[in-house]
Amino acid sequence: MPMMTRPVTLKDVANRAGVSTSAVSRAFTDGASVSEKMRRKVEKAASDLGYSPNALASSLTTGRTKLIGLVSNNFHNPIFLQVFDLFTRKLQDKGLRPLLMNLSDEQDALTSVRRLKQYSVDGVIVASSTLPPEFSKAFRDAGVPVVNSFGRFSTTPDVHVVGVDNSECGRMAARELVARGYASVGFMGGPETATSTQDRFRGFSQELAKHPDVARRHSFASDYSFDAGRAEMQRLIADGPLAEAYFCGDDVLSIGALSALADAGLNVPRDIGIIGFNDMEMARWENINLTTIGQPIEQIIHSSVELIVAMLDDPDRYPEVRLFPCKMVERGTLRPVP
Amino acid sequence: MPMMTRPVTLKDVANRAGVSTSAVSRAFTDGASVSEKMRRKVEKAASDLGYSPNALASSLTTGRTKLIGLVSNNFHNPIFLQVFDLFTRKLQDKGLRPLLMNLSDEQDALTSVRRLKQYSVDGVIVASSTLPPEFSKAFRDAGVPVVNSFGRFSTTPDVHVVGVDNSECGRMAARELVARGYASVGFMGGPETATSTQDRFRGFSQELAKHPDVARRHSFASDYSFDAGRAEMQRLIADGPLAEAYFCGDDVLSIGALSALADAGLNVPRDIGIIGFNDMEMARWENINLTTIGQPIEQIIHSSVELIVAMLDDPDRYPEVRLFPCKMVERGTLRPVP
DNA sequence: TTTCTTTTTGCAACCGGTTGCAAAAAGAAG
DNA sequence: CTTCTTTTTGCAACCGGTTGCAAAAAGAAA
Repeated sequence: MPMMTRPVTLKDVANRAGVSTSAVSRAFTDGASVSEKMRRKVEKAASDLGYSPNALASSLTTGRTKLIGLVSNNFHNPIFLQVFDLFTRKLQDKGLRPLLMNLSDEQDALTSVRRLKQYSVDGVIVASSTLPPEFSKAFRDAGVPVVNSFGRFSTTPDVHVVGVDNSECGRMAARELVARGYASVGFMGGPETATSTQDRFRGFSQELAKHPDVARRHSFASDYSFDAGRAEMQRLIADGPLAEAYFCGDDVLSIGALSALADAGLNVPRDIGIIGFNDMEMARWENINLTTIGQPIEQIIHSSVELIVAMLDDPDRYPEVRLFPCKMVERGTLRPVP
Repeated sequence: MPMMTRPVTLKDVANRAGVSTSAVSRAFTDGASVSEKMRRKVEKAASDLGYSPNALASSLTTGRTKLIGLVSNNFHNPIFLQVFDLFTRKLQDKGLRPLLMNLSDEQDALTSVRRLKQYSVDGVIVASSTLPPEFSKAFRDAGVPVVNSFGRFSTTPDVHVVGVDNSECGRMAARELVARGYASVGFMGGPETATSTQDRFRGFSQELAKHPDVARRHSFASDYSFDAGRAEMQRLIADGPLAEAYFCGDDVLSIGALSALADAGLNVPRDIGIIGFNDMEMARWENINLTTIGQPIEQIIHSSVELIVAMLDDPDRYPEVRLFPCKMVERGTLRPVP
């Protein structure tokens, strides 16, 4: 029966096959110098014993753990479930294993770095649009390959960044609203401290600067959540004349705003327009049907994994920024182009 | 600057402090026999050099990696984002690190077991309500402590199970509908193959057996998704007379059903009642306001982590089932109790 | 100060693998 | 059958730590 039995080691296999431990080791390393006969003999013994090599022990000499730190603080945004799904699958496909690290209530970068270093991860993927760049930099300074996914675009990147150009997304939203002839538009961002919010706001404003006839205003919700979106829109409704259309920080925020508008008896898109961000699954639910801007999540993740794999071979690879274009997803919460 | 510099080892610290490696090792192990003077000396040298012990190397001799496999195939259900959040936090609090494993497209249990064994995880948490029990059993048979969270309740468990009694949840739903005087009720489950669906259906039917005057019917959606819920409800609407109220497989399914009902011009709760399952965040959004049955997720996870920690000390601990009661969350999609 | 205890320290072997190097085996050429 | 070349194998050291054991140091008792 299953009795706690000591795991089978390399040595056990060597004994049973009557060969040296090096032979066994080589039989399990592809590209090593082993005769076909030897390999068969070893494989036989190994499968008889149910041996599988200890990845951690071998990491000691090879210096490779195949462990990748997957670091995030986004455990509330529904798209991150998909993000984790894709990361884990793609890493698994490459023979890598994600060591998950939740930074939600982490204060300083250094303790996180220390924790991950203890496990000698081969690389780190920082998947977050809100973590300050210091975190990524701290990992890099510790000599660990880093890719910052969904991170902030910079012209002088310290680490690899894969994501979207948030300010271009802001411009895209502004262009769309202008094209539809809204005479006044609003930016209802997520928390003002999030870099993604800042960037989108910048782009949004830049684009509007080209259209001085369009009135503009902006405000920030306390959080990327339904409640925050709803509360913020309720405040806007109470405080005075609304803009004709709003670009909201993300889809959940938009949905909160939509619910406040519905309560106030305002019809979308007849009375007011809303455009969201992220194109999360809910956005296409028939009773929501939100016009929004989507990020190419799958490409971003695919590219991030590719990049981290490349860095394993060349840790000093020059930092690179990979940006993917967002795309408008037109549904039913903006009025038609005139 | 950050030049790939060889990581600092125990030996480096020993040299700098002018002591043996054992002394250094002991200084970092609490409970070990070291004088206060020695500890200070070592700590000084260590912090000068920026040393932190290599957890993987020490695992070789101690037999403890502090790695916990977190295995799941639920990467689409929004509540699992919260599940991952809580698991990672609570494991981190205990000094354990989750090694994430995505079983979404995994065929057989044995390859998964092998993969995790390669990393010598100290234990495995299988977090899934849909994975067949063979997976958990396979881990146990491999001699790895296992806790199956959100798993199926059994009177003769092979492994530790922490979750809810799904058949009791089914009974709870049925009782609630009967109490509200619905003359005909329906069960609109998730995929028929999911054990959680089967159990809830069984409980639902059991309870209704006590009320022969109440008409019943049942059907299964293809998936736990908005689209599947919407499609299934559309089919029910088209096919003939509806029941007066439905217990849906989960909240997302319920929301899909609600959208189909709205499209058909049916008012909830006036014309028809809906009760969901899971009490996910969306359920309390004002524009949804779904009456539902909630699982005590936090308790389940807390208890699971507690249990896996206990098993680290006593791997042969006798398998145990820990069930937590679900609770009704009354909102606006059922008519009031007469 | 000497003797006996108790605490602290270092030595050396070990955990489960990998790998450079040299010896052994196999194959090719003469 | 030699001799030379190439491939395959084993030895032994090493990766970064831990730990049983005995020797050394410190403290207590006399």
